[in-house]
Amino acid sequence: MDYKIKSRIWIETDNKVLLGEGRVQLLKEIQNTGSLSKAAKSLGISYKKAWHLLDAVNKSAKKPVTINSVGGKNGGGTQLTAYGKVLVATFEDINKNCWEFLDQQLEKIENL
Amino acid sequence: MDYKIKSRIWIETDNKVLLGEGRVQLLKEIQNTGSLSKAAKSLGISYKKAWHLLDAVNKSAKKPVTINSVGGKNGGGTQLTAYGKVLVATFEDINKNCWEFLDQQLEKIENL
DNA sequence: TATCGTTATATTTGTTTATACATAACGCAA
DNA sequence: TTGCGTTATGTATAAACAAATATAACGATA
Repeated sequence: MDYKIKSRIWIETDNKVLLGEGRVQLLKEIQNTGSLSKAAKSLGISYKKAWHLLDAVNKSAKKPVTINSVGGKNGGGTQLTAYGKVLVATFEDINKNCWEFLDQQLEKIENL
Repeated sequence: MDYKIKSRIWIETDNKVLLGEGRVQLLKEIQNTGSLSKAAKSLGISYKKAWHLLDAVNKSAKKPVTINSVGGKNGGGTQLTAYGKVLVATFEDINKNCWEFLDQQLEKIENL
């Protein structure tokens, strides 16, 4: 059979979403580019949407996830904090483990 | 810390969604009530939405998941097939296992 | 044949969500 | 001081999605 099992996971704190797959993707692209606007462009989403996502992350998190600077040499930019990097890495680790776990569970469906 | 990890899983076949949490909930309520319209009312969704969900399930599945009859003694009704019942039970089993797995993975976040 | 509760489906309305556009502030550098 | 690319934010438009309404067909039963 050609069944596939898919999942989306996210982490909440105080009934607010802290991290989901979209937010993690955005944070990774910020890490790559050093800029929120470039990250948004690279992901094909509007700057405004990206800004709201990042704003929500930083408002939910107990420690800052990014440092945003405005003005200056290259106009400014956005950098991940050490805490932000660890969060991203841990989320991706959990997500990957979840996929593996589910792929193994999928046998139950295939054997119907 | 008060972190929570949440998830949604679904099963696809041939790039179409076969089963997700909403569809399984609907199927369970059909099983309880014997009727699509009663199931929709009980879940607080419109009959049309429920009908489209069920239609999508039966179109994706390789064997019928429900038997729908129209007219007759009580106007008709909808019953789960044996295959449908097994699908529902297996999905819920996998979902429960997934939650337990993720709760255990959550420690990684709590220990940052 | 008329009634009833259901499945099945189209059309319209409304609500939420995403996009597009526009503008201001910032701070370095030429 | 002017220009530049960025962050930050508001407002208006568009698109996607959900809900409400309406109607037809069906088949046992009275």
